[in-house]
Amino acid sequence: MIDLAQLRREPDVLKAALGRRGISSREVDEIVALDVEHRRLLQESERLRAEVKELSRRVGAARREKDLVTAEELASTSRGLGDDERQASEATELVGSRLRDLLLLLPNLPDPRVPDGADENDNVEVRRWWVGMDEGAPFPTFADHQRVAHWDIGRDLGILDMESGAKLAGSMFPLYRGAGSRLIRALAFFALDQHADAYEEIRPPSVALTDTMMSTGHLPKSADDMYAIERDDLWLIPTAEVPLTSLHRGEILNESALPVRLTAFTPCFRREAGAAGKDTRGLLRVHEFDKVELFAYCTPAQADEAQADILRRAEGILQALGLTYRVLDLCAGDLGTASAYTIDLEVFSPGVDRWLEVSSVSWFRDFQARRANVRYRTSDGSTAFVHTVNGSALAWARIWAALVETYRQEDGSVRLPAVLAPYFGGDPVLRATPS
RNA sequence: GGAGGGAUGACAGAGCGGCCGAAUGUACCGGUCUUGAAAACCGGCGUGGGCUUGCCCACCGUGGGUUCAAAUCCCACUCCCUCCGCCA
Repeated sequence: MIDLAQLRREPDVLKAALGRRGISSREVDEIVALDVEHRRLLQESERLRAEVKELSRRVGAARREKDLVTAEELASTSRGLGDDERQASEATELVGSRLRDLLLLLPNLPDPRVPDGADENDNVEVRRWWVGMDEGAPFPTFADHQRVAHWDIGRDLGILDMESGAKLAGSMFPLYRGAGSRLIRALAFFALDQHADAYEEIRPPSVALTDTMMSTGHLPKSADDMYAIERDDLWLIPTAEVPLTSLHRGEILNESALPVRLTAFTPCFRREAGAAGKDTRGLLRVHEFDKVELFAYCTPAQADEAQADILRRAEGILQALGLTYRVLDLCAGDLGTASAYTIDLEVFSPGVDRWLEVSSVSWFRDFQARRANVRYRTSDGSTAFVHTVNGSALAWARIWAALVETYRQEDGSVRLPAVLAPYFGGDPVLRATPS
């Protein structure tokens, strides 16, 4: 949620910033007008309320002095005022809730660093990385044996069974088996071990209340992208960002405790409602995938470094796995609702010949903290909203795809990078099992 | 799923219709004293919102209701604790 005080103070700055994301200035004007009206009504109802309270005090005083006639007169006056007050506060609440609704739908202000642009085609590629790049090796060319799609590799080796997944839960729910399943586990354990030095490991619930979903900005705007369990008012989490952002909801943290860094390995559920039929083969786009998330609550001054640390760690995993990837600076039009500045990581998957998004590292300024009401006490004793940053490190389904394609050998087996060996209890080689 | 008990400020814990935003203790911050610390003493100490910056309003788990007036009475819900049942 953006700051209403800032909206009053400098509406033109907000219009310009939101305009970059395609929000018309009319929408902002409507909110400003509602705010003015809301405060006018608030003053009126509070004035009436104060009067009722004052009269009630005098009723009490009169009755103590056994002046029952005066007491009844005052009570009668107050009764009338009470009706007015009720009406006034109902009107205030009506305008107030309309104002809140609009405010909740308004996206965050893009940071000045964010490049202009309308959609993903305008994202700016910052750099690429590949094995040997630092020693001057050219961008890799991939051999024919690497140019096989992961769904074919998965079928041939018996490690990915999309048909069974579909049988159990419908299409786009993958089922990994054998070494394929172990690979997901290995990746998650490897990453968690990498982050254990600075991030507290959390295993949150995989479902969240509506309030919890509100805090990150996923609701009310993106309800159609989420799985809902209506009878229990629960939602399947689309990312661990949701529970982690709400972990300290409604709390005031000590400045000395910041940054609070958290990591979590959870399943992520996405309906992908608008994506029917588009890039949906194999693991390109799935309804459920596992992900290790990095997250931090921090002060505004710590935010840049907190975001940089997450990006560094996400890249570190990609480099340790020897995967080719690129770094994108998301343009204003492609920014997530809550984000002020986002860097995406895309891994190159040679078998499908595509860049696949595997991480999104975002700084939310105080947008989420305002919704979740997470503050910190500064050294001078005042309170301020924390900043939140998060990023995946990483989303494993697409990493799984890029790994088996990149490391497919001429004989059809997959020889995974040595860093995973400890998690495989030996040579991380995936071979077809004779059936 | 059934029965009972509870939810008040950072914590403990009073209040159970009328200057109660809330006693008291602890913690915390400032001061006096002290070579320094401790102790003692004095003072301060919740969060948001509105506007004429001094005042007003809201908040005692959440949402409704009763009343001139609700932390206090009534109803519903949520969470926690104890016991029983069921159970990975």
